[in-house]
Amino acid sequence: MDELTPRQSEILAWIRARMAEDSLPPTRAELMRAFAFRSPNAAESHLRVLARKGHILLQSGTARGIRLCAGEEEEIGLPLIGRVAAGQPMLAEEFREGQLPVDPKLFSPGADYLLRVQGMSMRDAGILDGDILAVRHDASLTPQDGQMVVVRVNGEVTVKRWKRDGNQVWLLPENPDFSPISVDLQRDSLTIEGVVVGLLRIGGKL
Amino acid sequence: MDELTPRQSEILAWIRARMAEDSLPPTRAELMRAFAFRSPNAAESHLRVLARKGHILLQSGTARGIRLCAGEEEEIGLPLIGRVAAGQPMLAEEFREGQLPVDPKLFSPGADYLLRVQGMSMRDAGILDGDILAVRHDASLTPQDGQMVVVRVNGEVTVKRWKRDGNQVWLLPENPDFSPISVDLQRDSLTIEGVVVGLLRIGGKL
DNA sequence: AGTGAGACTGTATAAAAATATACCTATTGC
DNA sequence: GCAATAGGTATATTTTTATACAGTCTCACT
Repeated sequence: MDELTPRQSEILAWIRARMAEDSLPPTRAELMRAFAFRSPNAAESHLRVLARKGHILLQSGTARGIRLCAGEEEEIGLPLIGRVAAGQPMLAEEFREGQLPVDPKLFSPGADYLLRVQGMSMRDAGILDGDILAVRHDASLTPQDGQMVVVRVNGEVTVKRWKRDGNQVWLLPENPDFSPISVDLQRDSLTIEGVVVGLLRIGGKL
Repeated sequence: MDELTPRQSEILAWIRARMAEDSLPPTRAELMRAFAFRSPNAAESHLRVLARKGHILLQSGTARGIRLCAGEEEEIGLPLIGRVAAGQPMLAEEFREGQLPVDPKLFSPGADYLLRVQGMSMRDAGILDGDILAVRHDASLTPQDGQMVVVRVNGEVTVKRWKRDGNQVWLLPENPDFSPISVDLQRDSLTIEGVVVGLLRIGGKL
């Protein structure tokens, strides 16, 4: 069971989440859509690496022939991601605060991971510091205007409301104390880390 | 959920077994081989019957797109209570909006039921109309000042922050548009229906 | 400066799987 | 007797999937 690169563990985590959600392993094409690869071969080669390193098992010639190796499949629930360092992939082991027994299917569309909110920029949408968001990671899901998204702007992860106008994207806070962030898709780097599909508040200040 | 013919339940049983065994739903061809059909269509039509009778769900156009729709599924999770009529017990069947697959142990202390919030009286605590509260119903649990509670005052169910001063109880909203409710324990009838231990927001306005 | 791993893009292609259509044969229940 | 239904054969056709091959680009080593 070799070490994985951050990207590889991100992909493995997504496969786990997806299998927990609908008990069907993904196809290459589904992986490709989720990570916005432009070629199914990117998915294929990642799968091969994961198989070579002993994390999954590939049944050749069978549709969806992906199986998690023993020891990996007892991960029930969803990973809770805490403070994410700039530039690092979301689902890397280092940022995992834990695993919560939450059914991905509770949300629609199903959630892929949980993210702990930092700060009060979405206060007026009823999202407070310390709240936990359920997030769907799927690159093929283009955000609708007004939808809440988890995005990465120049490395920094943030939760905002999405509004797009051509090449101009506005990331709108829900708190008058904060200013909207303007992003020019041609100049700035913007990655969509998922759309918010649910909210969970446990313990803390209820 | 219609009755199955012996042959059909034989096939359903086989599908169940196969999915339990290697967690991959079978293809039409695999079914055909297992039952020595001479055409994949025999499998196809059986699957259609099983789908029509509500035992499985077919995702059209997807390889291995067969999902069991757990017929005799155990009541897992917690009941979601909707609009409660004045004077009626909380957990009466009539007010049950559904059952959500939420692990009671996700919250601490564990939750006993879920309650759909109506109105905006707790807006500034990040609880919006339509949100779902996880509630612990435990008569031995006396609310602490400042804790959020589900109470019934003269028949009406409401969610507020608790503050007690001798025989005087204040039910405090978290929204300046609403006024605190004053309750005299000697004059008014007040029942504690539980303390709020968590919040869940799914779908709707995220 | 050269090398190799990692993370892809882009283009094909064959195999696997889903699905449509046509037709056949027993029962079962009027 | 006859329609409706379950269970089946046989043969396409279309879509999905898996997978091969040839590159590009970047970054960490040495």
